[in-house]
Amino acid sequence: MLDPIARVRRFNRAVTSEVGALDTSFLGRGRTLGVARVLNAIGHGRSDVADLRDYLALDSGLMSRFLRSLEEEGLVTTKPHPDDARRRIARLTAAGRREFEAYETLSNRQAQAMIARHSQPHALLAAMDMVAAALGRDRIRIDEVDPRDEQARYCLKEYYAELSRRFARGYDVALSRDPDAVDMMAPRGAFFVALSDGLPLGCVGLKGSGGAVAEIKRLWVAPAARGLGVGRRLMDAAEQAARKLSITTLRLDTNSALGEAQQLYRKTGWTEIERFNDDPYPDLFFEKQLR
Amino acid sequence: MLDPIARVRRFNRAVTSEVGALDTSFLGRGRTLGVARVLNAIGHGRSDVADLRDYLALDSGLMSRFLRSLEEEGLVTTKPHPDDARRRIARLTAAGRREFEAYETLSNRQAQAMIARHSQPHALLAAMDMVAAALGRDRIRIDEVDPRDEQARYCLKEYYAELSRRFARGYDVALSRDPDAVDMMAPRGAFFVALSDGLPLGCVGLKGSGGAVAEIKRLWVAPAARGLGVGRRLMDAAEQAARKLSITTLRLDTNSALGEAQQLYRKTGWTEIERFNDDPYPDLFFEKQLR
DNA sequence: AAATATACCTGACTTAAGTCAGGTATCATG
DNA sequence: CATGATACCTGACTTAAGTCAGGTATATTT
Repeated sequence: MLDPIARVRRFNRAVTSEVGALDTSFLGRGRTLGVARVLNAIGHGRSDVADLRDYLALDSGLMSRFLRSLEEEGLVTTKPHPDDARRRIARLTAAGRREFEAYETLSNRQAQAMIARHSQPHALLAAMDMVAAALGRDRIRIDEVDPRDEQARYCLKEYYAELSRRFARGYDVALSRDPDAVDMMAPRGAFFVALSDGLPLGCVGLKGSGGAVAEIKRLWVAPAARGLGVGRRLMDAAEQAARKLSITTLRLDTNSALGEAQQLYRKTGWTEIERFNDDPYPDLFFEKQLR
Repeated sequence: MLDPIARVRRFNRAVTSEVGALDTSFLGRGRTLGVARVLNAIGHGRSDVADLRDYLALDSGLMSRFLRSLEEEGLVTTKPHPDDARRRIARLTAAGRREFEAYETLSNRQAQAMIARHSQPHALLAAMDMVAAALGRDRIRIDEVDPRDEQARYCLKEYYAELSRRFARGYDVALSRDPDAVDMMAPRGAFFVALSDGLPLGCVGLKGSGGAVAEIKRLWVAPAARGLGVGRRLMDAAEQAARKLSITTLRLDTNSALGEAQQLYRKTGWTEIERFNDDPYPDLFFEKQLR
């Protein structure tokens, strides 16, 4: 009842009976699950046959047969890879794209129905994000991106929104020292986002000036992803980037209202120092020497 | 990215690839998924062959073969139903129970591993409960129980805990008029819990005195289940029970801090009335006439 | 008591998925 | 340019699941 294990198992039961039905729903368009999965994977941008095989965990023989079957239906064409004629590339035909869209519409409708019935969709979506992040934890990637990218901008927007929720006096970016994008890109600095199956779950910026000292800025982890070690991985990525840029001293400012972040800094070799700027929001300052 | 549909679909992907693997893990004990599922269903208390067939959605022929196979392995015995010799009852042998326990241990370990890796298991479990409740929404049952039952006591404990969180001055049951259990049981009243796959998600008490007036008490819905219409279903059950007991007037007290509940009352035919008791916690009073 | 329905069983079949051993064309390398 | 590796293909096979048409024993109805 209150037993965590029982709760997880209950979740598993709920999910296998409901989401399992979703998988099966790919049927009903006169195609078996195997070929439908291949069609969908191609539609989602996987074209390399080896990649498809790997992604779908299919035997090479089986993969070939599925592709032949899709070709016979006129939904897919294959051609040799321009760089290596042994490899093949699969693409959807116009008819194939229509079929793919039909599957997409079906999945979207199902997803839509699931939230539409709920009268608190925000909470439900947040819960789904959290579960998905925990389940897909091993597939969370840390990617270096331009801080003006869509995914970076999304993270920053969420970061500001969270600060204004958590600071008693609110938060206004204009009052803070918002770093220039170029300071957080090679060759001066770097910007990283954590991605789980395409969804941004966190970010961090390394703001350099060309010298030996750089600052860590904008460390944020989505509420759905807390407890998965994403913050630490982001910080590791930033530190590693700093080392590559020959930076020897890292500094950062933070606010004592952000307890989790502070804990992370203290656990990973940062030491508290004196205030080094006059930004109105931070009240805690840290430094870390990279050797 | 921020698109709700994309988030649901991402959840589905995460879950099918991870939880799907769980299903497959029933293998690895030298048994196919089909027989393993039957063994597990029997272990979980389903003994009637027709019931098993129905639950697992199996053809009668296939079911027979699975049972024969389990009998040959010495894990299951079947015998005719005492009331109807056409029907059969399946039971685990000692060896069968051992095998079943082995599967259970396996599932439990997997569940354990999932939470153990997370550094905020409470939040994760709450999220899983919420998703499970939403997915299993159509299978939420409202059962009448003794208010001293384990499931009822669990709900009441959570109810009190929530009140003390939500009331600025906290909450102490001793100061409130805690109804006697017998007042919330036939023939004076009733008590209902909402159950989703065994997990209690909410409760409500109908406290009668033998007369034509009764009170609604202890309406609570688990945070994980809000937005699914559980509160309304509980209230409907209580009203129906009241009608059966020839009660014509229902009353209740509540606190304006409990906005969702208040909204529900106003939407379902309750009208605000004057204070009718001196309980220190409520500040809002409602009445509903049953015809 | 006869007719009909029900619950389960058996055997023969189909389907989808998956495995495996070659086979062919292409590429990389000494 | 010969050799071996690689990428994909084909055909023959296996496995697990599922379907379907009877069949037997028991229960219910008339």
